[in-house]
Amino acid sequence: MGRSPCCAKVGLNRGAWTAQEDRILADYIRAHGEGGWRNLPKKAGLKRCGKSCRLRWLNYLRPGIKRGNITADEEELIVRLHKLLGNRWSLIAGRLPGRTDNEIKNYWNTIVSKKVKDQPKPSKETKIMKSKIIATSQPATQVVRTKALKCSRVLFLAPPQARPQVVPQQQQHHRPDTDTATETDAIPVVKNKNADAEVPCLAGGEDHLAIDFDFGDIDLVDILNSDLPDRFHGFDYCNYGSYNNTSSTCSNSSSKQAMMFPEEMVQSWNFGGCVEDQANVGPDLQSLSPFLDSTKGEWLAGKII
DNA sequence: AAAGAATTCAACCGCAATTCA
DNA sequence: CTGAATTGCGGTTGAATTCTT
Repeated sequence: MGRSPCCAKVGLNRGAWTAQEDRILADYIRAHGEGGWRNLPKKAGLKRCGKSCRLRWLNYLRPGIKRGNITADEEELIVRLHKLLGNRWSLIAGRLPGRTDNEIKNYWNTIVSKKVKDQPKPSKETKIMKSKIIATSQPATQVVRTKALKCSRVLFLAPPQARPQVVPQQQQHHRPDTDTATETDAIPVVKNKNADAEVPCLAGGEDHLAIDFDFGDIDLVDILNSDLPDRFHGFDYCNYGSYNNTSSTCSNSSSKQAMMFPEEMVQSWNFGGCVEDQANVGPDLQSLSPFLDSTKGEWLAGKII
């Protein structure tokens, strides 16, 4: 047996929506609000399934929807976001006010992917030049994972040359928002579940860049465990955090924990994001452009190596 | 002008994730 | 805690439109 359909399709309209159907749907949602899609058609008097109503509202009737005429800037952003996020259309659309995931997806499949495909392959000279740049500059950017990631305020973990200190385990965690950690006691540690050994972790320091980050709904454990070498599996990675190296404080709690990484991992792995206040970004972080320019205040990158 | 090919994009589908009872 | 219901997402389809011959 297959899965039962989302709704009884008998007697329901399909295909293109009429102006009258649009009006009925829009009027109903304005009066009663969004949601309850399953029962909406019956209540509104529409011969459509709830799923169809939802799609129509979200993609076409919702106020503020932009249609067509995607600008060069928007296209550039789409290309860059797609490079980072893959086919996460809803996430990409979230970066483009008024655009829907369906439109972005269609645009990509019809216009952009074609352009990308038609682009001439880089010449030998270009390849050599690129490899020189990579060899002599800050981390080459290569997105390895495209899982949906977002957060409100993000900076980078410490680059290798500005690694965090190794800290003793007995130093305790702090709760964010409630505790005011001091320079001496606010260093987080993480314990390897599989061994009692202390695990070095990211901590405040003069140079490193892990400042005031908030990973929102990132499933960092998933990210790390999926991409990391086996030896790093099983750590108690935490996925929410807040550091502030300018005031030498950091904090964590069970619900919003500090981000902690084994030193060995931090040496070779960086996690990207973007910058809320670029004025405070140091030269190391700035070198990680282009991820940091047009996406102010929003999470962008996955793992950057 | 007509026919066929190519393109576009709104809508559908199935599945996964989330919420609810 | 569990299963059902609901919502959200990405892939795909196919009718309508545009382009080419």
